[in-house]
Amino acid sequence: MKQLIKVMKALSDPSRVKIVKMLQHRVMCVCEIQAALDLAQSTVSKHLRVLEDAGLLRHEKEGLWVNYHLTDGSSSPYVASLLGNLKHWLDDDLEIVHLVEILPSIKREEVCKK
Amino acid sequence: MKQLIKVMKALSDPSRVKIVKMLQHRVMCVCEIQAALDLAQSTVSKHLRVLEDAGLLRHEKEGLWVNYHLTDGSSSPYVASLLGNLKHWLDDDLEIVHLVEILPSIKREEVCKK
DNA sequence: CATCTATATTCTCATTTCGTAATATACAGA
DNA sequence: TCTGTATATTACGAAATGAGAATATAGATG
Repeated sequence: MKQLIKVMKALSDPSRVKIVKMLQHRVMCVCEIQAALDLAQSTVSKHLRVLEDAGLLRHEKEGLWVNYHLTDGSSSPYVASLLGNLKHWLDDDLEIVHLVEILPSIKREEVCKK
Repeated sequence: MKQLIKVMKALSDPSRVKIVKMLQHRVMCVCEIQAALDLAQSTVSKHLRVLEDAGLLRHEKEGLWVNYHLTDGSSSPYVASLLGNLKHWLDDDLEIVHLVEILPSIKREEVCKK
């Protein structure tokens, strides 16, 4: 039960759902996600932690960057099902469509280093 | 997006998930659910409202009683998928197993009227 | 080592959420 | 109509949540 609730809570926030939808298209680092969602860096960092704790994401370091990507869902059946559903859910949501559209223009080399 | 978030939030609370799991077995009135979960009546009433607003439940009046039952999921693909998943999810959760076990012993004629 | 830079953590505040008690409403039966 | 019962609503407190600013950390580079 606790595990299920954790996954459901993780996916109960629009920003976190947006992160999942973006990561369906490619691996992203924190500052790229921050740029896409226009949130404070600490806010993004915390959202990523919630998603990772639920088993939805994993991260790998690449120099100074930390790359986040979706898991294969092997951590639990809840994660597997929901990640599966989210592959098509919201694909025609206007906000998501827009996010996916601007995704190619968000590059870490340009977005970070201010 | 708003619709999805509403469904996810509705299923992000253990008490509400328990209600869904019980209603998989039979229709229940508010006081029966209250007895099963050992919560204040107002608390149960509010949980039921959240679940119904999300499209997961519906209610019908029967005299003084109000019977709550699961929907067929036609309100949205999110509801359909999640109600489908919840048909088997948590079936071996100890707390849920116990709830389902005591379910037959909870009868409105005995449980209400204090 | 000194200094950037990307990210994580901590602090604080506003909002939401969950719970209860108290009250209101709806309706059945005497 | 009066009473009792089941449920909904309201009021309110405690705890969780989401946001940003400020700070800490880790690692790359000069």
